[in-house]
Amino acid sequence: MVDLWRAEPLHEQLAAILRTQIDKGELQPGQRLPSELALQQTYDVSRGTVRHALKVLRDEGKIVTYLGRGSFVPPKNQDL
Amino acid sequence: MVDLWRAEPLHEQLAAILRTQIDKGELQPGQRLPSELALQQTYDVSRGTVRHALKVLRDEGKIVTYLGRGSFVPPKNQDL
DNA sequence: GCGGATTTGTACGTATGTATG
DNA sequence: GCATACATACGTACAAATCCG
Repeated sequence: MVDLWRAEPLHEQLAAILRTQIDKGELQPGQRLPSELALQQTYDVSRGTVRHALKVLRDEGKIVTYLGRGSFVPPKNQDL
Repeated sequence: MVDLWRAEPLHEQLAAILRTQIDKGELQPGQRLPSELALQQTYDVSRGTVRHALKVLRDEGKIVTYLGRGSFVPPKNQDL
C-alpha cells in the first residue's frame, strides 16, 4: 500500500508497485491493468495520482493506454 | 482510415471522411449511406462513434436520417 | 398480412482525456 | 494532491421503424 508518510511521492510509490507486478509477471503481457477508478479505490489515492503513476509507466514503455479501453501490458516480443 | 492517435477525435475524422465522399460526389444525392453497422466494421470504431459522426453531418445538413431506413444524401435542389 | 432481417433510437455502464479550481 | 465536470470512446441490450421474402 502507498504510504502518506514516506518521502517518495505517492505516484512514484504506486508506479513502483505496478512496475513490480509487471516485472514479476503478476500482470501478464496483453493483460489489462485495473481501471483508474479501481486503482484509485485500491490504493486510496486520487485519480490524478493514479494517472500520474500510469504516465510514468507509459513513459517507461511498461504499459500502453487506449482511450476508452484501458491500460495494458504490451507483449514483450515484436509480433504486432 | 481513422487513427486512434491523431489529435482529432475519431468521430470528427470519420465525419471528415464521409463529408469528403459527399462533396466529391462519391455519395450521390438521394443515395443511402452505409449502415451504422457497416461503417462500424469498415472503420473499426464503435457504433457510438459512428452515430456521433453522423450527427455531425446531420447538423451540417449533409445527410438526413430516417428510423429503420438509414441515412441519405439529400437532393441539392428543392424538389421535395 | 406475417415473420424475420435490417437499420436507427435510446439507455446504461465503464473507461480514459482534458480542463478547472 | 484532490475533487469535479465534461468530452471522447467502447460495449451491451433492447425498442421502434422499416424492408423483404
